Amino acid sequence: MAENKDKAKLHPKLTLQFFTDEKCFGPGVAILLEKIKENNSIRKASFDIGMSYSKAWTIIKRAEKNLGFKLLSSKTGGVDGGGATLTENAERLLNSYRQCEQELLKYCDSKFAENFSWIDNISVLE
Amino acid sequence: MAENKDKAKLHPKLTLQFFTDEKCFGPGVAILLEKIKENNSIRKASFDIGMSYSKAWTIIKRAEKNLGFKLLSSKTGGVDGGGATLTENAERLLNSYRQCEQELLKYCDSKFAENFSWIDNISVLE
DNA sequence: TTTCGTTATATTTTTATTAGAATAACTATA
DNA sequence: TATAGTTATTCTAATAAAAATATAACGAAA
Repeated sequence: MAENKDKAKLHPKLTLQFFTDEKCFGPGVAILLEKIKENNSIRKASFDIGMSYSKAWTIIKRAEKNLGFKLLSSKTGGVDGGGATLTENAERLLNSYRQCEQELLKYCDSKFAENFSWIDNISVLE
Repeated sequence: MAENKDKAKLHPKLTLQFFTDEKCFGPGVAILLEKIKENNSIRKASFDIGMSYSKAWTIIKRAEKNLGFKLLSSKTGGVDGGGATLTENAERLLNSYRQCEQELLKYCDSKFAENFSWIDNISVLE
């Protein structure tokens, strides 16, 4: 019966993903690409995020397969071991994705405030 | 090099979820509530969806805890074993959720068409 | 030609999620 | 009072997802 004091308030979370037959692009790949752009390295990027290299590699591979174009142009070997950079298409995709997401988010927040503000006022389970 | 013939086209998928500290409401609970409304039974509803009763029960319980109000008013026993119906708050939540979702979806589709139509024209991996 | 740090890839191990089983409680009716 | 079919709850087993590991290849520079 005691009212919970410092409970996190209810808030919306919107996720934008792209599918073909399978999921192929979403927040995970997006942030990974951003980190790769930052580091010029899949390995450093995945480490940054706390994602295993194999998973990073897998989701990029899957994305490329389903999108039909390459996201990374990578080279291997050399003194620094190699590296990876985003293709133009990846940049374009990423930019569009983030922008689209942002607009949706804004729209979502206003809709949420409009339609669900009654919830926090409502009482009392058990 | 062979072009994939009948590949599913790329399309967006938008997911609206509600969180407090943890995820507490989303598409899963929504459809479950709709099925419960249809069947007046958690068991029948979960069977319909192909979800285990225990999971159905768990996600509803978690939702109620986090939302701060009850979603189901259920009775047990009797000739028919009992049943469950949606509370008014659940109805309200569900309606608002679906409406909000629909509006976002519409917005999303137009944004997608606007920003990502270039993708299908683009060529050719490996 | 050896070294280094990366990409690339497959395989194995670990973890998290989900389903399933088991059990108790409930109550209108036969 | 025995039955039936549900809710409610916990525990275990199966499955899926992710991480970790292992290897090979690469190529610039020492």
